[in-house]
Formats: sequence, structure tokens, C-alpha cells
Amino acid sequence: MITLMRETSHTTSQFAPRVTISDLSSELGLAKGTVSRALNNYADISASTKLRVKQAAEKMGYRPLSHAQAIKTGRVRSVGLVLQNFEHDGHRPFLADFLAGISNAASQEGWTMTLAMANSEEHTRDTLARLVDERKADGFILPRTYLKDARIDSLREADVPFVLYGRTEDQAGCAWYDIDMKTAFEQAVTQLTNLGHQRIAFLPGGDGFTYSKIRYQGYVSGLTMNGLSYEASLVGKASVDQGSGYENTGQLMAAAQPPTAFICAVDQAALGVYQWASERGLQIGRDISVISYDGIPEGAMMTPPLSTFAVDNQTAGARLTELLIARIRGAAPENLRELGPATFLNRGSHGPVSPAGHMCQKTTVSN
Amino acid sequence: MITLMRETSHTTSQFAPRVTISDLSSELGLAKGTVSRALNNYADISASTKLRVKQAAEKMGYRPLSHAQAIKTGRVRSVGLVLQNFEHDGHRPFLADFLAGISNAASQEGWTMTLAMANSEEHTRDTLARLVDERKADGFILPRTYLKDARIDSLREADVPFVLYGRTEDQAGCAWYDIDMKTAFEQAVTQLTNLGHQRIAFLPGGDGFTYSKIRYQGYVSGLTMNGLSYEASLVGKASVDQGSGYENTGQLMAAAQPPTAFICAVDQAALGVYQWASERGLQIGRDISVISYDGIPEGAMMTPPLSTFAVDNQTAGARLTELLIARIRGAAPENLRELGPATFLNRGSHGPVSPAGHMCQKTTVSN
DNA sequence: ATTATGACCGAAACCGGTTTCGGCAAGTTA
DNA sequence: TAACTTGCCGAAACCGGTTTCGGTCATAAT
Repeated sequence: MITLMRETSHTTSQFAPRVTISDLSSELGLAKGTVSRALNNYADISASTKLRVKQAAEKMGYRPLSHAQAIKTGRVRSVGLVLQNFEHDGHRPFLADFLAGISNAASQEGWTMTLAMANSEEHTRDTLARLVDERKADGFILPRTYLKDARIDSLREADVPFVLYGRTEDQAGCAWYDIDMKTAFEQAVTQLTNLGHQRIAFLPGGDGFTYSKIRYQGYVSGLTMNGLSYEASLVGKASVDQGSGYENTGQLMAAAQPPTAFICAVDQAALGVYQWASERGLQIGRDISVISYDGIPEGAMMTPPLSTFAVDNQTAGARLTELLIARIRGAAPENLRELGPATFLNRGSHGPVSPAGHMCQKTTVSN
Repeated sequence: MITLMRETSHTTSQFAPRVTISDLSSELGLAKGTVSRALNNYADISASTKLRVKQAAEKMGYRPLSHAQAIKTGRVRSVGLVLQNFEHDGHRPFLADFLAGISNAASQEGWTMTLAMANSEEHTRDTLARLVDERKADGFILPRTYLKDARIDSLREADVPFVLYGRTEDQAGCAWYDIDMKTAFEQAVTQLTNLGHQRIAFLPGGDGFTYSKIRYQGYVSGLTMNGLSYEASLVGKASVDQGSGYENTGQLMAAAQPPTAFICAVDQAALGVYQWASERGLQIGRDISVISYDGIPEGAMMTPPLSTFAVDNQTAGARLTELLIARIRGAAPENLRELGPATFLNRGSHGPVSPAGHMCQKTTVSN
């Protein structure tokens, strides 16, 4: 009985009384359509009526229902985001920041964010398809882009607006925001060569990801910028977590002329370098130098604290939604491409090349 | 020119052709309303037509537009979530799991999730109000509940369905899911007393949070269950991160009869205990025992690995959305309250009370 | 003095669904 | 057989907006 009453009252009075556009029009003595056009700045409404309507709307607290407009306009004023939580989670610590950036930028424009998570590539495609089909979002932010990315293909084909966090091989029709990782990794090489290092190893990121290729290119470019020659034996295999970082460190250090410094595509791999070194009594920053990328919080708590390039995921999220909204409003994707900076956290994990230690002669160095 | 064409084609052909309910009705030779009622299982539609309609809908790939239905029903089939990212972020590592749970459970019912983040209590209220006002969600999940929670008050007053992750002081009209933390902390005390500990300290969580009170109650109840008397001097101040945990550990260990074991309301505080001990050459698990709560990933990487109660935030998110959807569909909140288990990770940070060390005589022990 | 031209607004159609209402045919009851 | 249900469906109103289409009136052009 009580239950019944609850249900009833719930379905009837549900919310505070809303003011609709009809309320506004009858209050103003204008036609409903006129009010709508005034609010949407149509050219055939006089400036004075526009002002009057807008003031009344403000005063009466009128807020259009986005789903009511959507039925005619096809836009729900929402940015879509499908996260893949099956990947190596180097970006997990930044998730909250990233989401905060999106959320804030979206609400700035009166938009909202609809979020879904997928646990496989197929699940991602299905989820994306469902959200598109049900028009739950007007466009999408695609994080963690691949060189060849099925999500991009399907959205491009369906002509659904999207923006990439990262780049991809075929940029046609793609708007994107990315971090200038190439410069960052060039700087990493420069830092180390300035400290005397000449055998600088590189631990790349996950295969297939665009970020992985670009960071690698930055490493290579940094070598030539500093007059060092590229050596394939100094490049490890994909290292995306502590375990793989640890293993690949061991592999590279077993060489006849082991590296004196490591550049890691991701911080998690750097933790593996730390582990390998500490197990052998070697001190990071003195016996082995490490510079890495991501800026995970654990990095600050290591001994010594990890020198790394930090990225501001909150502004990334914010810029991405601004770009996406612009894209949805019709801007050409070619004009919506942006590179943000990574900031170097100059901490203790890199130092001058160790005089003793594994370094012997410098045979491979040109110049 | 190219730009213009892009824009044009974008606004016109935008998506793949959708099949509407009118397409269905004309295809079937039925009235639009009849089709709608058939799909929604109205009683005045014959079973045979229902079947025919549903099969045709399936075959033609018909999916109703939630915002088109919302205009009449008032429901957009979306669960709302406003995260406060200004709080101490003990739950940050679990964010992805939590969101995945919500997302999966929601899409199971054909629902979606609209997410927003706020950086102050006021911002949270505003955001919540806006989402309610614009009907962006049919109900809300409120995480991290306080004993007195302004969000609950305003949603209750506005008669908007919601469900709590956690409990609150005034449960009237509240549906919730929570972890049985009281039992967990009782077990923690029992574990330690079985190992001979009699001076067991407690580091509580953040002030004002319901979880903090319940975990404290579990600690107290565990003491009496095991014949130990409560001692106010064994209870520290709020310790929600490593820093405060470190400090409060020092405070408690400075007593004439220092504790031999610590129970921490949150794992982050336990990290502070580790730090304090390691700086003094004391070994966790031997010289000082620690049992904690949360199950953060860092805990497994400590030496020794942290004994703690882990909570499955993915199923928490899933259950919460199931409860919320039930609530929105009219179920009484009193029937939507659930307690999930915390699972003890029996690791190395607790052990028998140290024979040497700080322990002296047992004066305060009754029995 | 007419006529064409704009500026400005009302009326109505429309978007994709849901829900109410009424009517018809078949089966029940009187 | 007439009256009454009942089962089942069509028609139309409705939800809260947007957009198209004319129409009125004042002003400018002829």
C-alpha cells in the first residue's frame, strides 16, 4: 500500500514544475515559433523582441530540453566517449583528470558527456555503433589511437563527427589533439648526450599505437640531432608495464656494450628499469640514467624520483571537447588539429655518465 | 569550397538512414500507435500482432530514439553520475572499474551513462541541478556519501530517483549499495588478536564520511568481540593519505605503551605506517602489524605486501545501476538496499606479536 | 498614388515517438 | 434475439521544441 503510493507520487509529481517554451510564449504574448527563433538568433526577429524574449527566458528560468530539440535538430548536445579498459592502463591514473577536462569544457557550452566502457575491440565497435544509432552523442572523442584504427574507419564512413586524442596513419577527415611527443623524446636524447651518454637505449611502447611510433621517431631524430648513430641493438621490445620493462632492460644490459642510459616510452617501463637496477645494486641516476614519459604519480615517489615528461590530461580533455564541438558545428577537420606540450619533470633519475661501470670505449660514435 | 561541401554533406546526410516507427507501421500495415503499443507490451494488443511487430522490428533493425520517447515519457534511459574530483583520491585507482561496472549494467538494459565531474561541493550541487533540470539523466548514483549529505537532501526534495554508494545518517527514501565494512573491520581485529596483539591502534578515515564512521564502529565492535577494551589513546586522527598516515603513526607510537598493530581505514594511510616503520628500521609484519582496507594496487607491491580488504568496485557499479534502474521503474527504496562483501587479501603485513620490541606488560587488558 | 520591398511575426506543419479515446466485431449473458 | 462485455485496433491528440510558409504593415521606389 505504501509502496503503491510511493510509486504513484513518484511517477506523477516527479520533478519541480518546468517552464516550457509555451509558458514563455503565452507569458510574452508571442507565438511559440517566434520565441524559438528569437532564442536561436534568427535574422527575421527584431533586436528588441530578441532582447525581450531572452530577458523573460532568463527571468523565468527557461531551459530548453535538449532531447526535445534533438527530435527536430538531431543534436542532443552531448559528447560521446568510449574507453577501452582492456588496454595496459598507463593512463588510468589520469582518467579522472581527463574526464574532468571533458566534463568542464562540455558544460561550459551547455553540453554533457555520455560515457561507456568496453572490454574488447569488438565491444568498442558495438558500443560505438549503438551510441551512434541511438543518437546518444553528437560526436566522439577517440582516445589511444592506433596507426590503423577500426573505430576511425567506421565513424568516418558513417559520417559521424569525431576527434582523436592522438594521431593516426590516414589523417583524412580527422580532427585531433595530441602532445608533441617527438620534441619531448628529442629533448630526452639531448639531455642525456649533454651528460656524456653515448649509448642510449630505448624501450618502445605498445605495438600498433600511434604514440609508440612517434616516440620512437623522436628518439631516432634526437640521436641524429646529437650526432649519435642509430643502433638497432639499443632498441628493446614493446615495454608497457613494469614486468616487460624489467625483462627488456635485462636483455639490453646483457650486451657486450650495454647502454648507460634508458629512454622509456612509458613510465611503467621505467619502473622495470628501476627494479632491474635495484636487484643488482645499481643506482638509478648514477649507474644507469633513465628518462621517461607520462608523469605517473608513482614516479615522484621512487628513489630517486623519476625524470619524466608529464602531460596535462585535463587540458587535453578540455581541448578535445572544444575541438569536437567545433567539428560538430561544421568546422573543417583540417583546421582542428592541435599539438600540446609535454613538460619535463627534471628529477633525479638521470645524471652524468658513470666513469666506472659498464661503459668501455666509444667505438660506434661518429663525429 | 571543399570545406563548404564537407559542412553541407555533414549536415544533410549526417548518418546512415534510420528506420523510424512510421517505417515500421507502413511496412506492417498497422497504425503507428499500434506498433508502439505492441513494442511496449500493452495489454490491448493481441499476442500474434505483438510477435509480428517485434519480429519485423528486429528484422528491420528498428531502435527507438530515447530522446524521442523522452519527450512524452520523460525518461531518457540514462543513469547520471557526478564525481567529485576534489576529494582525497583513494578511489581513483578504482575509477575505471567502477565506471565499467556502471556502463556494462546500463547497456545491459539499453541504458547509457551521463557523467560529469565537479571540483567543489557547490559545483556538485549546480551540476546535479543542471542535469536534473535538463533531464539528462533519469536518476543518479551518488558515490562517497557523507553522514549529512546535501546532494541527498536536494534530490530527495526534488523527488529525483537516486541510489547511494554507501550509507547516510537519514536513510529515509534512500536506496543504497554498500560494502559490509563493519564485518571486515571486526575480522581485522580478530585476526590480530588471534596473533596475540592486544594493543591495536586505529587510523580512521576522512571526517564526515559515512564509511569512516562504519569502519570505526567495526573496529570498536571487534575489540569487544575479542574481549579487548577500547582505549581512546589508540585511535588516531583522520588519516586519508600517506602523509597523514605517517604523522598519526608517529603520534601513536610515541605513547608509553605503543600499539603493536595498526588497523587503517584506508590503504593510503597504511603506506604512511610503512614509511614510518622503514625510516626507523622496523619491519612491517614482524615489528609492527598492519591490516588495512581498499585493495589499492600499490599494496601488492610493498614489502611485505599489504594485508587488506579489497572491494570489487566493478560489481559495485553494476549493482548500483541495477538498483537505480529498479528505483526509477518504481520499486520502493526500502527494498533496494544491499550489502556486498569485502574480501580479505591475506598477505604479509600482519603477523604474530613481536616478542621483543615495544610490547611490555599487558595492564589494560581485561579478562 | 501605386507598387515593390523588406522587416517582422503568426500559424501550422513537423520531428519520432507515446497515450488516450472511440469503434467495430466477436463472443457472452440475459 | 437484444444487450453487454471483451478483445483488438485505428485515429488523433500530445509531448516540447524547430522550421517553413505566408501575411501584414511600414517604408522605399516608380
